[in-house]
Amino acid sequence: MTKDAEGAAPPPIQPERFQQARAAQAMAILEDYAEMISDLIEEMGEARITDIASRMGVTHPTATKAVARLKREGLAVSRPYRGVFLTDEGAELADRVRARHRTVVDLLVAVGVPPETAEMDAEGLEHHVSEVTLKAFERYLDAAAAK
Amino acid sequence: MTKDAEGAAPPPIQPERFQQARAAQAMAILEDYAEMISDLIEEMGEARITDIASRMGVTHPTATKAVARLKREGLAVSRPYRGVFLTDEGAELADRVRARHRTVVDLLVAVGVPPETAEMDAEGLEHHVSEVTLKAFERYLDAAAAK
DNA sequence: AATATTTTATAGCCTTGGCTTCATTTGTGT
DNA sequence: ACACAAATGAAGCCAAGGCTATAAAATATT
Repeated sequence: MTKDAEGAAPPPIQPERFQQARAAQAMAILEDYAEMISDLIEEMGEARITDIASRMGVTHPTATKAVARLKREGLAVSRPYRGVFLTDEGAELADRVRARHRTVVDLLVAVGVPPETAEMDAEGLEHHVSEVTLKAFERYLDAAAAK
Repeated sequence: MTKDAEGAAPPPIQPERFQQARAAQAMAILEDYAEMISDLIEEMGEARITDIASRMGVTHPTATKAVARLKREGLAVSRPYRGVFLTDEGAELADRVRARHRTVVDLLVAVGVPPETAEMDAEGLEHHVSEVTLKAFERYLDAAAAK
């Protein structure tokens, strides 16, 4: 029964959206750690596992594992019992991520989100902001600034 | 050397941001599946595992596992070889998620993101939009509409 | 009614990103 | 120089969220 109600094959609503979101998520941790390492080197001259872990809110073994993945992906280098450093590629990623983060926070604030909340939300948000969207944000901020 | 450059303990930049982002991520899948099940029931009268899987862009065993988790969390119910249904709590979650999704897409479009891109990005974005930010988005959209 | 197809379930594997626990190395302070 | 504290590393556990392959049940077709 209800042959008519169902019949139609599920309207192929694009699963690409979800696959894309999952891909973005896979990059997120790399991005966060790269940026964090970059910050630490800037602020304190080196990035130690302990500091990375404490700032990321994880235990050191977890930070060590993440760094191992960064190394595997060619984004960082380190020698046992020494600090962690970024490769050129890693540094570039960190810069891009930092810039994007700022833009996202600025946009949130521009549309009326309290700065503290903007900082919090941006942390998760930013990884899903595509190039196209980022450019749109920049244009919006420029226009708002010019006004 | 460079005792002065380092010395200071890592300025306790709040790790809560990351912990919060991780928590949001843990909810994301539940939210996506709940909404998808709700959509399917609305459109076709029932939510079958095969359709859920195809729309989410995963294999059926993966969808089955996700549904198992939904059931475990009290958001859905189902009997073997029968469709999946949402509990009251699950339906409520789905409604909230759907509304938030729309608001996020609308806001993105309002600041100049192309609609298609807005749809894509919203899929990952939405899970990290806090209540406070959502309210800000709504206010912004209201103001823009009134103008 | 018997058979074929489709759908669902189950088992088992992999990777990721958390964790704890224990061993080792480094670096500090006396 | 030695002893102790702190940092790093290594091993192993867990849950989540993917997957493939196989089995069983439900549905459709002849």
